Amino acid sequence: MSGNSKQQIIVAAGITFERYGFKKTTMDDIAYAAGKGKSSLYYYFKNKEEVFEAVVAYEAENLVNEINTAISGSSSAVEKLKSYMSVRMKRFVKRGNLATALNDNFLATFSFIEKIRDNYRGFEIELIAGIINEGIEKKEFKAVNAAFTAELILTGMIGFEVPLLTKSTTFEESVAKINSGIEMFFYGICT
Amino acid sequence: MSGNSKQQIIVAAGITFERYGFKKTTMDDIAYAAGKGKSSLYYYFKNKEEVFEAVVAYEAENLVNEINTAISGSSSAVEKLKSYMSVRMKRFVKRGNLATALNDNFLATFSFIEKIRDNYRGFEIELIAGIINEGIEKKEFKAVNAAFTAELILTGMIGFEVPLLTKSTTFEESVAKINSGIEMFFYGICT
DNA sequence: TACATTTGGAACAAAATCGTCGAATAAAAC
DNA sequence: GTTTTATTCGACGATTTTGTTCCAAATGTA
Repeated sequence: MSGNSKQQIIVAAGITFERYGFKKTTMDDIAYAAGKGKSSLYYYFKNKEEVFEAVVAYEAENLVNEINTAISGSSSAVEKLKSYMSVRMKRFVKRGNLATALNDNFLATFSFIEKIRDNYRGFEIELIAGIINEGIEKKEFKAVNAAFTAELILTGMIGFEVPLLTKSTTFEESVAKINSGIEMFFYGICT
Repeated sequence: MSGNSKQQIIVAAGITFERYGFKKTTMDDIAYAAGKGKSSLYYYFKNKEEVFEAVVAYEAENLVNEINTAISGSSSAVEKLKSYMSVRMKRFVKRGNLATALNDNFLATFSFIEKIRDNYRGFEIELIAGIINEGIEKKEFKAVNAAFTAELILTGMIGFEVPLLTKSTTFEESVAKINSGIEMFFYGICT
């Protein structure tokens, strides 16, 4: 059963990467956390970067589910967009792999981060644009260009992440900033 | 001013040790966090272990102040003892240097940990015994042997720490366990 | 200027780490 | 039962990292 062991490794690696960051995590650490020998990792992954890539992909998938759950709870487009942004940004701050990846100078240059980001971006743009269109129909939002506005919001969120990551604040402070930041986002777009 | 730079290093080292643990923290990490060159550390400390020792000593001192503040807030002996135990155990779980030191097999053998622990133990025994005596005078506690009971309580607390550290629980869960554990402590001793 | 204190760049031996290889073991297929 | 395939692990070499030392430069001080 390749699926089981591989999954085990990905989960163990996720915990370890989150704790120590990419650079400080050794293949031995991951193997130990997964309860396997180091060289077994190389049966499933080519190298450390590939393990990290798998972890990030796995967590991105989880994030999608979390977002869908959060969205399904609310009926108005405003609430949907708010809960989407809240989940998305809190998750970004708390679960540290993507955060670490961007924070770490060592990883900033890694091209696969950009790749994953780009892949994921498409999904996000579509999601946001869909909500905006719904909001326009319901007259909650102005009649803007949905796709363009979605790009704008996503860009804004990403831009907003940077000071949250570079400034070393507590999680609670970050959440407070996120919430007030999200509120600000809606002043310009609501009818 | 030797004091300033040395203090800077101790604080920076404390943050870094807390984050990565003793083994994963490099002298470069500490130097970078302190804004100094790596070899400058060796002007103040003989080696990495000595830096760690200084950090632990500094944090122990801080803990004493924190405990004194917590105690001074309450008037009854029961409350004093409760707040002492609460501060002491929460601090132990949260601020991770001592915890890491005990958790990490690599450090378990280090004798200076035992040394610091022993030094600190005297202070704690005295403090607890003082509160117990006060409680006895005020008829809050039974007329027990204060010194012996203090030993008992301290031993119990240390024993209680172990499952909190080995089991990987969240901080909130730990706090809940600590609080219910502390409550349990008082059923046998109160009048 | 003379002296003590403090810093950091360069160097190096020892340790850690990544990734490979081949053998051992378990599972599956025949 | 034998052959084939999937999976794990110990040991190893090449390379990088890390702890520590040494010394010259910088900075403060009288």
